[in-house]
Amino acid sequence: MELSKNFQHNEAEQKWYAHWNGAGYFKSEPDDRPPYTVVVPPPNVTGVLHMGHALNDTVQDILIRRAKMLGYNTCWVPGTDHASIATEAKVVNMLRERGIDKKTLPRDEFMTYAWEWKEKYGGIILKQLEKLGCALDWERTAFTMDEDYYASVIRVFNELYEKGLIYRGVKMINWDPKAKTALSDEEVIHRQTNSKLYYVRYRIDSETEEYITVATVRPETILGDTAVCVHPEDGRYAHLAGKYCFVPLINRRVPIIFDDYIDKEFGTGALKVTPAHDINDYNLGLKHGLPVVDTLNEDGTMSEAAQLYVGQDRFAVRKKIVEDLRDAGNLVKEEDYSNQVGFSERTDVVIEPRLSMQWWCNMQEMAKPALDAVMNDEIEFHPAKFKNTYRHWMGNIKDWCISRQLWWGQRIPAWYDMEGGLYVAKTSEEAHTAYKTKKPELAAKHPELRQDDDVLDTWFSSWLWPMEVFNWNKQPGNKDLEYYYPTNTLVTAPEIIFFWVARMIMAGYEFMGKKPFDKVYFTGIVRDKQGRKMSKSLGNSPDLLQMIKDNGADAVRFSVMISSPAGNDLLFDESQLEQGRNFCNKMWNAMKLVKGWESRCSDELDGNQVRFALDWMDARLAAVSQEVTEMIKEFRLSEALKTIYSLIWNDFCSWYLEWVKPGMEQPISAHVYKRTIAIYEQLLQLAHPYLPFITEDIYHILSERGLGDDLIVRQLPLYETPNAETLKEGAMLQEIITAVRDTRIKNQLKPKDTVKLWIDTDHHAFYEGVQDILRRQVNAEHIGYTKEPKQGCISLVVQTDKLYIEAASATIDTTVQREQMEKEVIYLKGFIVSVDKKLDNVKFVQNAKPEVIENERKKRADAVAKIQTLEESLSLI
RNA sequence: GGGAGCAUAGCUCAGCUGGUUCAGAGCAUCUGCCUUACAAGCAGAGGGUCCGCGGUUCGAACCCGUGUGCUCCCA
Repeated sequence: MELSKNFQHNEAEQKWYAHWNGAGYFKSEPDDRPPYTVVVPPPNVTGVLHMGHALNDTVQDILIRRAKMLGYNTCWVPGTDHASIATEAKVVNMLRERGIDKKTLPRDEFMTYAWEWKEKYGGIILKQLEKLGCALDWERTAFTMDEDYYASVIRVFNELYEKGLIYRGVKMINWDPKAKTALSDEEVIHRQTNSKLYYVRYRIDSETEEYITVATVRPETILGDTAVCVHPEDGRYAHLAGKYCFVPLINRRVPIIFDDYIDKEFGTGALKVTPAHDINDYNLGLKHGLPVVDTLNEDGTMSEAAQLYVGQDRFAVRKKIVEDLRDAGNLVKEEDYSNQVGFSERTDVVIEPRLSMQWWCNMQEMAKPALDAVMNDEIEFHPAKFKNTYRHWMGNIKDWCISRQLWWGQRIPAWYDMEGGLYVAKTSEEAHTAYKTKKPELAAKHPELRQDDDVLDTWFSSWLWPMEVFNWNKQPGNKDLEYYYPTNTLVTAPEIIFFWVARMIMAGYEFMGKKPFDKVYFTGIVRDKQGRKMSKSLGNSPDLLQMIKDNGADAVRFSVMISSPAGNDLLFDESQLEQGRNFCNKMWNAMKLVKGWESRCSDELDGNQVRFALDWMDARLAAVSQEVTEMIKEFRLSEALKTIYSLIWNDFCSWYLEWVKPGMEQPISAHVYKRTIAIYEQLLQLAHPYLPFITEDIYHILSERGLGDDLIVRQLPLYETPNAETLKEGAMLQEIITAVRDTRIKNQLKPKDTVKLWIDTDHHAFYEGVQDILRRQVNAEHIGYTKEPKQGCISLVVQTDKLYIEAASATIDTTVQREQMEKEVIYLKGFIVSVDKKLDNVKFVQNAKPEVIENERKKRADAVAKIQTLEESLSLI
């Protein structure tokens, strides 16, 4: 077979993904093996794959593939959430393009369109996960609006309502004027914003012309003012007790009230009070019995109650009212001001605090076991620092606003009779039955009930994800649920620790009586080179699919993982793709080299002269495998990748392959060839979870494989403890080779110039074993031993061995050698002084551990021996 | 305002329980090589006030205090 120059990623990706999927490697059914379960954080059904997913899903895929190779029955469940706000917006747009106005549609017709949209576009993001290589069990694909899932959400609502944890009430909520719905506190993003602080004077209702000046960043809310408030101990305003003032422009007469809530230092110390449009003002209003004037419509325009600017947008009005206040002489001054402003997580418009009737879920009770579970590590958080964040939130948990003024979602299962009587039930029928029982007379006259128009927050469905993907509601205790639940690891972004993680934990204990997962691994946030979070609005997010197409999924996975230290943010730079691409190229070329030996194998060669290379590589494999196992256990995935990268590139390619490589056109020992293949296979196994495609591809090129012999399912071998002596000797050999090469370069020896190498050593056996390797690595035509200094040679010292390089063409520069050796002697002498300081210190000898002292003595002895060797060499130069 | 975290080479980060010749890795840089797997490469090299100050200790990148700068979360 003719091998291409480079790895052809596009072909290989298609081929192997289809092969794995077709062979059923992604599929999981309960069996005798231990399970390893991961549920994917369901991406928004309207979404496309971005860098955040690439990181998150690559991590999960690594865990899943690694678990497969360790003998677990792995189950990775894919799916999407219905994302009410985002999807509804998409559907409304689609309808607008078709010339249909949502307002003119009945609800069920709208839902038909919504499902049409979902069927058409809802699967895009899942398809994209395939491109990344994700080993998901597609037959288990779940969706939070599936019929059974829907039913489970309704059931949960009913149960919590019966427990008294869900209730209906009027409160100040976060209103999204674009989506025209309430949001939970978690869906509001606070951002530091440059605003203006306007100072506006209100005329006091008195004989003389007198004013009180307030400071506000939201002058348009003046129209809803129902009081002005000052601090009771503020001398400036004491005389205004019991007085009234007039709201400018509309001349509403409002009282001046006193409350120690006021910050005397802020602005003028006087606050305009708008109970309808600020949570603090609302509370003040409750306390002082103020009327509420709601001056805004649901779309953010001014309402009739505002009297002025009716129907105009709040921000346009802000500009106009400033002008009008100025014209009326009521604007005292304006200054720049920086404050926190709430934005909608979904639509990015400025949130309006608004009073409104909503459904609420009391979280206090559910929070208790959920908090304990994390604090006592029944559920492990990685990195553990997020335990603090979690505790803080859970300890101050507020009621959750769960209703949304939308249609796409689970409709709130509450029905009303014409007297306003409320019936919460699982179905319309049950609600009607309850109605008839409770109010038979009314029911007889007016049998119809009206169902609540609103739907539930999307998170109110996704908090059931780990249990409901295994069909908890319909078949409680089914064998999937028993086998896969609790899931093993949840991988997610710290951004949704409250939205989702905390709520899943609560739901798990509340409804299953069991935690939803053993461990949570929080990845970092993907940022650009400048450290900015990647986002659509900034446009700094690269096109992931294009990137995969251009560089290969493996290179993308590599670049994402290599720069992603555990729990820290990831600064992604497209130049990192190069490293991933180069690494793939390196592995491909190593395969080409090894593959090229296949036809040159000879059974007659025993390969004894490179036996050391084989033993050493085996030892390195065993040592690194253990390291990698530990790292992955601790979620140090980036470090594990670096370790594997270095093992393959440095140990295997740069050292091992060069050590065993036969000369040009020379045969290779069949034994060495077989061992090399076996070693390469094990390297591929280590790398596979990170780079699934190229590893599988190379695995199949290295040897003919039987049916079912695929890398993805090949079990990792158990390694014995590596031979420490072999590892040490390997390091020594490398040190010698590097030292000789360095010396050659410093003496202007060309790579092609051969030399003779003479060695003065006590470690004969070691040099005998590596002699052939050493000879080829430093381009020596001969290696000999000596007990005497060799005249006319370049001398160097490696540890306590003296080496002499005899070169015909060398112009020996003794000053360079001398300087180098002298420098080292000086360093070593200084080193001995510092060691002696310790050893002469009585307190050190008394307090330090015996092995530490022993070590210091050894360090000193080694240094003394080395100095002696160096000085002997120096005396001869 | 409350809470959490970070600061080590030009960049991104390791450095675990204070003690290996401890100041490391990768990338980037410099020098020499078109050596039959790979120039997307090979060989070699240089590069640091471990943020400042103080303390604990025989011993501090590591522990404590403090200052400075930055990031994130919550209100």
